[in-house]
Amino acid sequence: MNIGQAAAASGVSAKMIRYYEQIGLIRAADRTDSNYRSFSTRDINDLRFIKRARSLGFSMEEITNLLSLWRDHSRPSREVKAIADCHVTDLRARIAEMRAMADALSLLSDGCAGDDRPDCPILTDLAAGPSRGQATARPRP
Amino acid sequence: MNIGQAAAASGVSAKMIRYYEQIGLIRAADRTDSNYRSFSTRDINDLRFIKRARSLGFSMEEITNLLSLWRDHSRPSREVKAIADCHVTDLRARIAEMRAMADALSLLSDGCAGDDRPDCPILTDLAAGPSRGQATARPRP
DNA sequence: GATAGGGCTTCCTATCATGGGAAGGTCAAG
DNA sequence: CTTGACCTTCCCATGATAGGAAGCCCTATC
Repeated sequence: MNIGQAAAASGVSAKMIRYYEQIGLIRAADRTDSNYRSFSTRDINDLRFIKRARSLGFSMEEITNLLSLWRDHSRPSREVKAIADCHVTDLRARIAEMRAMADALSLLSDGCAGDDRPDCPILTDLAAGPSRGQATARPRP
Repeated sequence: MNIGQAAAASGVSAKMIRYYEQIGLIRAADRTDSNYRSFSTRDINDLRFIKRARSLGFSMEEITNLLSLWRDHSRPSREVKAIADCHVTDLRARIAEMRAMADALSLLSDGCAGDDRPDCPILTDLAAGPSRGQATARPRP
């Protein structure tokens, strides 16, 4: 299986497969005589694992840990659960933060006529400067 | 007011002030004879505006638009409201996505004993490959 | 067997917002 | 005049992903 087929089979782009190999997330794939990467079904499984974990929002660092736990068949499930729970906590915190932002903005928007007149509480609020104790912005997608 | 004082007064780091100037988000600050940047209270207001907008999760692109609307005192509030509402919609969509992730993970975690035994539904699920119709991952903070 | 096309390889670049740091100029207090 | 805190510019790094260029390889068709 060459990299294109592996990409199709796993849902991970060829670019990303090379990247994962480069950063050591997956082991370096075997090579054919002509230097093409050659993937086994085991490799595909790893890629699918990664793909699924990414879709659940795990960071590459968390995935690194999960992968090594996955490969270690005698690991205690406690460790895996710890990573997952930590991630859930993190997700919920970010959700709460974003909800606070959305609610604050909705409120401002409700107060804005949204017509031809220039008066706008949204801009007024933004101009008021950093509000006390407000959630700090997080980088966006 | 030099850049350090401007940073303290606005809550935006000196690094970021230079960056905002570089990308044209704010106009280039005046310079003293010794080439130091010199900020007026008006500049500080702009920076505070940006800071507050960032804390509400607006992207730099949105902020660019909001800033120009803010400076245009005859703009219709409709335009501002449109940007804000669009942002709220976007936020709520991302919230829903993240909640789906968190819920899915919580469910898996609940099924995991979290003890010394290696059996773990979390890893089993991840190994099952990309699930059908699952929300796709978004980059993280 | 030659040739065309598509796939593979590596390497470089960019994104977006932010921070770190080096090298060198400037200012204010002692 | 020295010292230390500040300013300047310039370069590099992050994380995950994508785009592209140059060149090699494989397969199918003529």
